Amino acid sequence: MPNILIADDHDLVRDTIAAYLETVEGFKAMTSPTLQTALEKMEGIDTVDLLILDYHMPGMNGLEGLTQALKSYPATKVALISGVASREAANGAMARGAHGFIPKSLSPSSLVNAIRFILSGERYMPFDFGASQIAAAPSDGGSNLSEREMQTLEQLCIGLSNKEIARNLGIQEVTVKLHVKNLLAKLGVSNRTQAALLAKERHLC
Amino acid sequence: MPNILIADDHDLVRDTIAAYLETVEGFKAMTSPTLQTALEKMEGIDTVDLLILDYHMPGMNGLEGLTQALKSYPATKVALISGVASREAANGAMARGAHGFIPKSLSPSSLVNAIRFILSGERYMPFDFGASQIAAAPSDGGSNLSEREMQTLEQLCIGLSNKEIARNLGIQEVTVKLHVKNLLAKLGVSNRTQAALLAKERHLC
DNA sequence: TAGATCCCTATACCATCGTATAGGTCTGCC
DNA sequence: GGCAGACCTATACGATGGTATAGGGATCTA
Repeated sequence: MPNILIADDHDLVRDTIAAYLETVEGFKAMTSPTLQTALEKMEGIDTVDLLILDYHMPGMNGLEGLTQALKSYPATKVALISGVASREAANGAMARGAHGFIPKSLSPSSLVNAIRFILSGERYMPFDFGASQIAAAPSDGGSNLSEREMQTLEQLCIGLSNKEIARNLGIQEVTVKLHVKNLLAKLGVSNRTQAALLAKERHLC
Repeated sequence: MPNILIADDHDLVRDTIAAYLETVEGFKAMTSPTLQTALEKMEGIDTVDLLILDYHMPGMNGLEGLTQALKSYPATKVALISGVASREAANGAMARGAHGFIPKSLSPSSLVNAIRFILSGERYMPFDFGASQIAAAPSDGGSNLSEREMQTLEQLCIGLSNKEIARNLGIQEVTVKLHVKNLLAKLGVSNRTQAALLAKERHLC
């Protein structure tokens, strides 16, 4: 029975996840409210197979906490969990050696799948982030594109049609057209090809 | 019991995967050797929950087959499976609406996990590709564009419309359309934006 | 409470793009 | 001469793209 330790400062979140895992799947789940207490708790336990760390939690200090956990317990897989996370954050975490990145928007059953994945040696990162909670992008360079416009631009940058973009973002095609029109104006170009070219040039995508 | 249809022209691969899924997991698995036969087979079946398409297979024509499958059966989830796949290929597939991208390097148990993921509504893409097999880009190296097609591509690369290109080259707009159509086919892309992006990437202009 | 901003949708219209079919001219080559 | 290939044009049609107008809802802030 795999040992899972969940560290999250939100009691509700932490304990319900733990309870769910324990009852539904038969995993053994433990909890801690901070990174420090989690690491301390691990000393007294034979093996923790998976450590799940909240991205925003006392002691995490960005991704320092992740690195610390990975270094302290090399045999334990470490995944991050976060409610407000950008793709960049996920990429950064994975690049630093995390075994998984779990958005809190994930359904319980998918969470179980993700955990199974990680425990079996795979590394898990969701393809999309539910589009509901995207952390403020750091960039913006000069042009003040809104979040959705930025996402639209990214898809546009690989030559997708409005229809395809709509499907990927989970919105209607008309809405994509709106975003496209607005971003064309903001970028000062007159069609999508020019927008894609300009975005590539400015490394906006 | 979820219906899974596997389309792959390699008999061994296709049938062993199907057999594995059927026996180990109790899924109902069917097979087809080509995209066309797969689509035909789906007509006679109530619901296929997941369609797994080999990336390189008769009738796929790059990602056209994927698009075709998605369009023909919107209720069916479609995943690609590939033995030689780059991250770009995976990204492209996912961007075009695939519900999953499965490298053949995946372990059988992970494959099952991936399928569970997809069936539960998530989209699955592996984090890493084992770094063993990076596909050669479908580049046709020299890309045998004719003189006029090359000139058209150059104009297209700065985001000009057909009308503007026609004026610059001193020909009719219809003729430009012809050149554009032909160069899209030769470059293996599906619209002018992709052509411009690809041309920039390969320094064709 | 009232703006401001962003996001989503709807309907409609026109422009542009991409495809299909069917011709024509020219050049170079067997 | 016949053939192939590149180039040009024409008509037509469906798909896609971009604009305009007009809403509704959510969030944040003054």
